[in-house]
Amino acid sequence: MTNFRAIRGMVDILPEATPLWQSMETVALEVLSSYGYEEIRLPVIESTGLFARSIGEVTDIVEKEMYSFNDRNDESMTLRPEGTAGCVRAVVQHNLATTPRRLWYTGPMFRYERPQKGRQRQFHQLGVEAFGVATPDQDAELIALSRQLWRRLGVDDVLTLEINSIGSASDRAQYRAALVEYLSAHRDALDADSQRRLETNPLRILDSKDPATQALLDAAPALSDHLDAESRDEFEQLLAYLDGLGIPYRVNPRLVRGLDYYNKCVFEWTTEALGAQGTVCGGGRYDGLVEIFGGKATPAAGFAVGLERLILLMQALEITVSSPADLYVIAADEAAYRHTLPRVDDLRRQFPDLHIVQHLGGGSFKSQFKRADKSGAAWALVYGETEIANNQVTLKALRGDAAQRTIGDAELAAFLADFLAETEGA
RNA sequence: GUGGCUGUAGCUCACCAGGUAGAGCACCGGAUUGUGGCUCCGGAGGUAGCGGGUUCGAGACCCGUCAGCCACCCCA
Repeated sequence: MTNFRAIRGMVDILPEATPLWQSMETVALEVLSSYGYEEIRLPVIESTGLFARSIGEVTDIVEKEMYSFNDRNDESMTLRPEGTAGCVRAVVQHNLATTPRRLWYTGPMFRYERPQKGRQRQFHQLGVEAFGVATPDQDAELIALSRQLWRRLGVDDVLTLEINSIGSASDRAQYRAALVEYLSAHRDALDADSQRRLETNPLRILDSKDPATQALLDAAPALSDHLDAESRDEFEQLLAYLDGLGIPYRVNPRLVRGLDYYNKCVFEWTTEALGAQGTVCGGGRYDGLVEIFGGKATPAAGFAVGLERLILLMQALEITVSSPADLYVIAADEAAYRHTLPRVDDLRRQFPDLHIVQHLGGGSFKSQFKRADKSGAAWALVYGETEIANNQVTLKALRGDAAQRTIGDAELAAFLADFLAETEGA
């Protein structure tokens, strides 16, 4: 016998957690729909080159975190590490961005990293992408939508919006040169990782966690001083829109983000409640990406939500959801069981919203009632010899203290209708 | 990829100078003939992550490996 375990970093979402997931997904769908966003479903595998070109050749994701393999035709494939690249690919392939287009998708993403709290090798994201609008009203809408989602999920209070403008590619190129010049003069004062990043990805030094490096950055040139007028103006406008929406934010001049395709406005929603991986949502504008993929130049912006982190956050806030049974059907013996069959079947058709659990496997009344209790059902429907003989059913309250009663089959529907009305009112 | 901590019944953990394992919860059954939750009684369940070494003897010591957790890196 062999004992299999889930592959490292791949996590089973167990039945005790799925009700919370489902309620989160339901709320997300409602919010997205209410803003007019349409769902798109995308493959989990894409050509490796797609990610290398969009995310950036020298990013950690592409350099060391991708699940890549050659298929039988010897072409390099990759399990998607994020969703934007595939979404943009689909938009270009099907020419979806002829008019402004609002899209969302959800599903698993894969990154080969060492697992820790809030980080898995297979995790789930909700991605929201908007194509065709260059003005910051689009960025404002995306941020407003995300905030609406936090409110509806009850996590609004523990999330803060950090926001920045990283300007155009040429702004950043200029700034990068200035930053490298400044930091190179103080090379020895930098932490080891930042020294390495001086060559590979200098902008990422900005959000180093090393205190000495951060101190050094206080006197460093500021990215905001290198932005062109357009980026600056649009950022100001966006902040004004956020004020109008009543969304508090923290302008974080050192927020850069790791993927190459971002420009202008970038933002993150972060929390203190999750340990080191506090980013629940991150996004920004990526005006150049559609063109890179061979589409006609199309402005675009979007964000991604880490769903495991969102769930973790809800759990930390003790937000719980469960869906216990409503009815548990008990039958005395084989004959009684057969008697219940068509009746329970009818109930399910008449009351599709009721959770009706039929006892299986026989056993004494005692053991059946034990199961009924554990199911969380509000009522047990009992079919014994007497009930069957008289076309009746006994109702026993398992949660409240209502007295047990026996009613005719014909009265059951009315009883259940009342029960449903009550539980919906509660 | 780096570092720290951990790995004993389904879960949470204990035992032990190294002499082949226990508790609580959960589970199953019972406590007068068709009735759960409380209580009582009983039962089932572990080749102590895996491999190797030291030893007369290892779950306990050593090495390796795998996995989990947390942090770094990076990101959702």
